[in-house]
Amino acid sequence: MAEDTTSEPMGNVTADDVAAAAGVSRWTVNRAFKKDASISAKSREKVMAAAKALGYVPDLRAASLASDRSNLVALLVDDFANPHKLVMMERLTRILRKHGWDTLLVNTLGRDDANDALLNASQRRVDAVILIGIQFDDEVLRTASHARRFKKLIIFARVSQNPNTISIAVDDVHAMLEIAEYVRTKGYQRPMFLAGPRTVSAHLPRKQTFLAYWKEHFGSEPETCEVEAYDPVLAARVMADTLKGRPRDALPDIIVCENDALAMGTIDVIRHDLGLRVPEDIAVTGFDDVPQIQGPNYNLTTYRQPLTAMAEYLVTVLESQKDEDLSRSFKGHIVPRTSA
Amino acid sequence: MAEDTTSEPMGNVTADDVAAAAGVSRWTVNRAFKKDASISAKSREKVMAAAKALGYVPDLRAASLASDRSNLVALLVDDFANPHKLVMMERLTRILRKHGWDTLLVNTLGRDDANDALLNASQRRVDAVILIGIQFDDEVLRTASHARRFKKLIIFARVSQNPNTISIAVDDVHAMLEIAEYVRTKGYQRPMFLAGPRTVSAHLPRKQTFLAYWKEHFGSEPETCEVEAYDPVLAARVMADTLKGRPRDALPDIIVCENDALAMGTIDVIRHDLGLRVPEDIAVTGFDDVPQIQGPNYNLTTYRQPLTAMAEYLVTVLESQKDEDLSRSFKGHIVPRTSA
DNA sequence: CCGAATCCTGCACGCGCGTGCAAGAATTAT
DNA sequence: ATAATTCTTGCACGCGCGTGCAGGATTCGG
Repeated sequence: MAEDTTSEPMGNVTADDVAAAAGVSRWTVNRAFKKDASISAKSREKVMAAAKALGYVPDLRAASLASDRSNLVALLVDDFANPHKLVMMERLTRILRKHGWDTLLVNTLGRDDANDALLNASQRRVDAVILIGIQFDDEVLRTASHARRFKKLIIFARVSQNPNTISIAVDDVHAMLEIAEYVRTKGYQRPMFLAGPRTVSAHLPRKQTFLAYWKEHFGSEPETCEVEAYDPVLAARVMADTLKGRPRDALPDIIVCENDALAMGTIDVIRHDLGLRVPEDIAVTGFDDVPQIQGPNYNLTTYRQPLTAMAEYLVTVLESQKDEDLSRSFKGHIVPRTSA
Repeated sequence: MAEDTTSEPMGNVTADDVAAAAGVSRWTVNRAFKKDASISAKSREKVMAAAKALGYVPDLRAASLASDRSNLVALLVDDFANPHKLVMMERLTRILRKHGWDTLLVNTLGRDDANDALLNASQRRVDAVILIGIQFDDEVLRTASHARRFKKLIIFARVSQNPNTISIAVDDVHAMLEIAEYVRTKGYQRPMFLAGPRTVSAHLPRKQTFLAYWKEHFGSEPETCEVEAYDPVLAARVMADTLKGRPRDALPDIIVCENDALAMGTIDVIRHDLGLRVPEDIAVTGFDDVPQIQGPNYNLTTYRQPLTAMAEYLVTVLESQKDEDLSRSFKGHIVPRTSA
């Protein structure tokens, strides 16, 4: 028989098997896999050798069941049209994994599906739910936190009024003031603000801050426009409808967009539908600094959130035992490019 | 006391609690939550009412532990720079969830991390591992499938020579023949092929098919170029280095890209570094039909994979008990736009 | 070399649910 | 009304590991 020398790991190898092979008890085997457990170097070595030979890895389901700690978080996303989501997912999963956390990705189909998605997460007994979608309005949040099925409910990259909810986000007011000031000092006169869907309390601060700033400095309220999703394609459609056919002097000289997704669609419309130039005819600003707008094509003036710091802080939140309010806001910085 | 009428679900509500409340045994409770279990409508109703009152949901960890079926898959991704990954993740998570499967998203940092990532998945005892990265070369796959820790190892949207591996992908040869024929009939003369990283057997068929087709029809081998990642930014850098400074007649008249990510960077270079027009001076084709290239800006001629059908088939693969080879290839279709 | 402090190791019990079977209840046929 | 079916329900046992403790092995000071 040309069998492998290593006995084949048919079926599940359990800690008991390893214990037998290593000549220790099962508990010693599990200790060998725990970070700072009290175990002698010799025992650990023996165990690890036996484990490798048998192809044993601890079963995290059983560990989680026994300890009531899963080291698993659910990431709820409902907004895949926004390229920024890809950046966030990459950053979050990378940093979470670095610290030993696994991520359950739940595609929340829409607002009506939010509860099902949360249910989904709770069935896996995740240690926390992280929301990076837009459709989670205050009502959904209230329902979710009321059910108390989650130890932690975290809103990432967005603020929320809801109690029982931890918000890790950039300071929208500070950020938008920086952008507004940039726009003003560059001498623009007729700005338009392009907002995303007005889900309750979502990114409302950005719009309000800009409008308030402008009114304070010029006494006039800028024109605004709204798109129902952070989707470049949809944004382009809306902007085409809004701007096409206007006489030159009825057009804004700068369009301040709530984020890059909207800005991309806007730039496309300015160039290809209106036949105008960016920024000479109409300038554009965004928010998020997604990779797509960093090239020579869009070259968008935008605002960068400190995503890595936010993700690292998220980990400390996950590991915190305290019951205090762990919400925190971060400051990013403007990234000037040629679009404005 | 202004307490809720519903007793508060402090701590974990277990099936026993529900059983007590509903006046049945624990097993009847669990049966009520099983799809087609033999249980009377009356009992189920009682159980469900009690469950809702107590806020009970079955614990999938325990269920998985007891049944050795987790209804969980791990999705390993290592290539977040490629916007197509966002599309795939959205489609896969949506369709998997529709059929009752949860998704563990594992960010595979690089080739050396592949084994750790797989380990990660195996600790959660997932029912299958789905690979949509590029760094999983044959060696990694062999190691993974040799360990036999996974019931199923699935390569999505890519072929693989490895046995013990299920590949669900588009037929690269057929696809590239379609593109090549399109290029030829449009009258292009000096094509260049832009390939991605040459991880073993990855998308090699596309390149080889195109080169073979061209040689067969014109007797000449087209120029080729290679980028180390499916990253528009990196592609732009490479193409700028390659094309800048060439006299007009030394430039290709069309650049056939292995996918859209490369094509986007290429178009940016043609326009902004070379100052030329697409498609008049140099045409471009892509692969994948990502949303970003559908607008008026890139308007890329590309190839669309039947992602939904592929994802649905993935589910049937997951649910299949058979041991036969479940690999299957799909045919997509070319999407002609203005870039070529 | 002895006693005390320190370090390791083994163990009973429980985490919440699935499996397969057997007994009980409800239904139908005779 | 009784027997034969079918439907419904309860249960012992196990899935693999964590917790806290107690006894044994080891080390150190004097």
